Amino acid sequence: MPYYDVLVPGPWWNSLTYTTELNVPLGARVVVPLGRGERIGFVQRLSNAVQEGDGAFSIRRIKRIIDDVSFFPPPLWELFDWGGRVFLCGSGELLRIGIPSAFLSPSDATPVPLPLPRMETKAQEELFFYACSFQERCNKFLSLLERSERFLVLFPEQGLASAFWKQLSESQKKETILWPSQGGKKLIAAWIQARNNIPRGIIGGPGAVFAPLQQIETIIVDEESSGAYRSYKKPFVNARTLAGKRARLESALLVLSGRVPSSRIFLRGKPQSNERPARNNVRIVDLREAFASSVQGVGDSLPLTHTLLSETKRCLASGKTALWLLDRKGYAGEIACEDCGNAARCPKCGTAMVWEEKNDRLRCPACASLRSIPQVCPVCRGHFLIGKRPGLEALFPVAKSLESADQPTLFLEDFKTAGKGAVRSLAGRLSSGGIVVGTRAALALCDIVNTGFAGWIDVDAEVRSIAYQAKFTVFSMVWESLWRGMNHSERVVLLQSRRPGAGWQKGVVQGWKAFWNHELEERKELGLPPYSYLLEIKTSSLQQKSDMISRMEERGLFPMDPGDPPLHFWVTVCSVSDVQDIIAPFFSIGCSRNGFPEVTVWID
DNA sequence: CCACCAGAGCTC
DNA sequence: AGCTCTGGTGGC
Repeated sequence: MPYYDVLVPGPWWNSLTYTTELNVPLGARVVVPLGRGERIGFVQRLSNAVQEGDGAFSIRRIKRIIDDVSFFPPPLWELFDWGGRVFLCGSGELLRIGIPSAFLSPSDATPVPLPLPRMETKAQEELFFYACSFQERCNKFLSLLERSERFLVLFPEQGLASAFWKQLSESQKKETILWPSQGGKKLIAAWIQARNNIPRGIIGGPGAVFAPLQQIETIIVDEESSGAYRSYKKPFVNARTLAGKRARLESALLVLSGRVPSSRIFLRGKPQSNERPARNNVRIVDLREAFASSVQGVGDSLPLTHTLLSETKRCLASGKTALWLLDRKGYAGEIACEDCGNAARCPKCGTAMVWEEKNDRLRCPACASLRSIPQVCPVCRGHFLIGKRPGLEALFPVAKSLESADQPTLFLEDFKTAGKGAVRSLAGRLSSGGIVVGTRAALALCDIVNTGFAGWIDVDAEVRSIAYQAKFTVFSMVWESLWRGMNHSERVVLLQSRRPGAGWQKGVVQGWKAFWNHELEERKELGLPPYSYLLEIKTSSLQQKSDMISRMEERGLFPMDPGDPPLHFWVTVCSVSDVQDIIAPFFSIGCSRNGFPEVTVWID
């Protein structure tokens, strides 16, 4: 009886060997026994390596065959294989996010519909199109789609995908699928349609890279540098990178687009653009000139400047909405220095400490040690400001004092959770202007209300876990606030900073070319992405961590282990394939008992 | 006496 | 990570 290599989705990287006397089509799904239970697997190829009886494991029989044709078109098989290797997650894990889950359940798996037609290959081309106006990009996409028989258009968020979808003509809509963002019946229906090559094109969020459409001629990725293309849970992959690979596999035209290029694309393709904000659109002020505070519980000054107040008043006078933005992600409960922006750190392990409001003390999230709130910053001897959260809340009464009957002040904690009705009523309440205090999510308001002012209350906010990306994160947020939504050319964007004139801020004035030229110089020096790949590895035990680290050191790599989250460590590599074979032994199914590590690959 | 659930144990 | 087998508990 022949042996088959079967890809059984799971955290392991290796395929498993099974046997059967039945004839199995390659690429088809089969039900196989695994451990005590049964699972769905994908037949990859005839296995020649294993001889029965070599003792390592016993080979079991395929229980039943589900499909009589290949489940995926060949380019998608290669995409899963490639993605599993490049993102060090294994193609089995990638399959789990690339397929509606019903297709992976042995109980209700139904056969996949039609056999696949042959593909012809052409030369692959790339096109860069960077423009700050969403509408300008949409127009470009629409003209590209007219010339394309089959296409895939990706946006970082579902909202943008449907905004583009609405611009299609009625006849185009009929032959295009707006890819569902969530699993369920709708997704299964869309998947089967695509698998049978019925639609001409697909428009959707990052998940649509896996749509099983065939003979694709054009793949468009909008907002290519957006962090929303990264997944935030395992497996950690970047859908933009997968889309690029898919274009190569399908010999499709790849269109990379957005307001700003990512570092890797900037470095590789040198896309051009001279767009920059007009002189009057940007103001930068020094936060150290902020007002003294009379609000209880806040150190000694509020992040409020004269410019913030005067620009807000001017904006209100013209009947528009003003945004006060404070991005507190990764910040909540942390306390930072008023003068230099440094966070209070644990004296034992150096981790940024967390403020416990009710006990009025600091706790280390890594080693759990406690300390009182320091009066003076150990770095610059400046005054510590207690917590960003009370800062933002303390700000609200000030904003409130500027409101009037037809210009309300609103606190917008999370815009995304608001339903359509809530959004419409928000637009109604702000129809003659007002102030909105909120996080970066509030930027979406630019799409629905006339926003004349956006003030970044504390623009030095940084994302802790991926420090090297912090500047780009802030830059692209500010850049977005300059261009998003209606009447952006009349909008004033204010940066309140403790370090006014810092390098990245020049990019805001001069454009992203200047930003990247400056930023990449620094990254090159440090050997950070895009000049390398940065891997973050979370092991399942301390034992496993030291095993992995010593294995890497033997092979000439330099893993970094700050010991902060105890099970994590980092390593930069020139090519992912170098590490792949070093860590592969940790991902063999035989290691199930110990648990598997999780790897995040930072590409740019 | 059996339904239900949490925990253990296993994985070509 | 699934998935099933196990054995204890408790409801009637």
